[in-house]
Amino acid sequence: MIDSAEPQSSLRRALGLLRLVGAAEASGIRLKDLAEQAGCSQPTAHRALQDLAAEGFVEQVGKRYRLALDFFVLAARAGHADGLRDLAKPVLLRLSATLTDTIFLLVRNGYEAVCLDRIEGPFPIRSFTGDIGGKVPLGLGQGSLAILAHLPEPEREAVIRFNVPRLLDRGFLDEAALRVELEKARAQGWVNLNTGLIPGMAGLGVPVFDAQGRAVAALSVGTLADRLRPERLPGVVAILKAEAASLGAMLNPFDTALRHPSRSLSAVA
Amino acid sequence: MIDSAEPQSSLRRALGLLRLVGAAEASGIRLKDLAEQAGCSQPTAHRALQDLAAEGFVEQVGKRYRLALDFFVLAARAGHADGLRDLAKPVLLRLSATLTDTIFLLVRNGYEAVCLDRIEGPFPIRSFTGDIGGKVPLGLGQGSLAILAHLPEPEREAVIRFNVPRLLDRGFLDEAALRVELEKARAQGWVNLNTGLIPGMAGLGVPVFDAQGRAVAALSVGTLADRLRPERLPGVVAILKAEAASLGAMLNPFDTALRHPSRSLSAVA
DNA sequence: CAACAAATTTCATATAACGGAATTATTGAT
DNA sequence: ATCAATAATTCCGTTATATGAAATTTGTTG
Repeated sequence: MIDSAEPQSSLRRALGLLRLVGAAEASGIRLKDLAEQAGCSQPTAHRALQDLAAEGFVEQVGKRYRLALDFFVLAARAGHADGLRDLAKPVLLRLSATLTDTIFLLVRNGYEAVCLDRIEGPFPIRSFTGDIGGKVPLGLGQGSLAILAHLPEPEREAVIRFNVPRLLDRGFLDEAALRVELEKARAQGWVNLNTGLIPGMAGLGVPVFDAQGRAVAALSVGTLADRLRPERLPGVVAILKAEAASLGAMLNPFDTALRHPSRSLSAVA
Repeated sequence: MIDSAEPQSSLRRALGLLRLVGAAEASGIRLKDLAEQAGCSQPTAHRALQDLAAEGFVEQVGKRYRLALDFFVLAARAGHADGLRDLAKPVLLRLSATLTDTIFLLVRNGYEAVCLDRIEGPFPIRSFTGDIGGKVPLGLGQGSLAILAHLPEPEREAVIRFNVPRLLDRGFLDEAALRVELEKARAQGWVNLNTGLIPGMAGLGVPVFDAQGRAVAALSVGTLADRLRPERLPGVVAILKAEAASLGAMLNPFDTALRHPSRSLSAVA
């Protein structure tokens, strides 16, 4: 699949290759296929990969390229995104200890929600975002929906327009159903969809507002549906909302608005 | 600080810039300083940063550049390298539930051990590797030592030669003491050093062998020294070893040998 | 508001990135 | 084992684009 908007600089090209390498799973990807998918010649891809490898971003195992562990390390050593993860760590730990369920921290990034951190509960949870670093379109999943619901109107509409087709692709809500859920979410201030990934599992998400009152993140829990029945649910909601508020209060005034809309799109395509 | 080995390609230069951006804390770094540290002109740095930003790897907040979420998202995939992290997840969850202590998954990467995953226990643990993505020289810390001890002889010797100075630098074991520990580790098949980072804390590590019988990873627990006293310790060892065996059995035959030794070295310097 | 410093743009030049073609290595089939 | 066939890598003449000096704009500070 060749992108229509060809990057003109060698750097853009190389970063595109890096992305493709990342998209290939653990088994890695061959030079030939990389070149083809990136729409560049094989020698070009080869040279770029050599440089990428020399800098420790990719590694070559056999004839396949994959992301190098050093890359992972590099990101880990780097100052975390905006410190949100560090700020949120105690919050997540508290929630995890209190609720003994799996806790997620999502942040908004353009048209997506990204799982910034997650603390595992006693049972394995499969969420739409998957593990740390996973992405979902805004609107899919409880935390993601919570963020979307509390975005300022025009932005929300822009995201909806953009995401509805993608949500449909993933067999999720159509626009009407989505709007109903958003309305409900906005009214009650939290999201509790039963539309889990696995029957019997359920989740609950609340938005986190920054100093400007923007919904920049969400906290959510994923657990057995049994554990979110009417007698326990209100308590969990209260606890989550309290922690979300305390996290919001710690946020420094930084803009986390739409940033790379075009890229976000193609990254999902 | 200007590197002596100037990368000749624009890509290498740009990746160097990316690295520098990563090295800067969350507050970001100014173009001027980037250009200076990278040893290139300001316009050059500027153009590279524009491209990096367009691809979503860095973001510009005010006049400072810092790593953007897309970078972290991509890097998170690097951890899945050979799928070990996914394979190990249930193992870690089980261990965490059974032992209610902090559990670590370390993998070997050249002369280092990297913390691939970690599940938090009830008390905060400070480990040598720190959080997920952290690195330590092989030989420092229980899990790291467990890996080193079970490496094939020639490789082990190479690593020891390489790492001893670094271990000394960090005020750890000298070569003689290290060899004693390695011998003990190899004899009993697990590591239980009291040389914790914090008095009163202790840890225990066991190696994970791949299909070829190579020590590619380690599982370890970090907890209060009290919780590893003679009456509980053997049980914990047994559980850890059992899980390490089951994890090892799941490993697909992939070579995780020395890969970027030079890079590993400079990354630590 | 002036004076400065940093960011960004412009531009002519040189470089190093490009792809086609040739070469070498690897893989698969007989 | 030998021989295709396919992919990786190297060569090389051409050209695109990356480059730094200098100019321009922006915004910061006294």
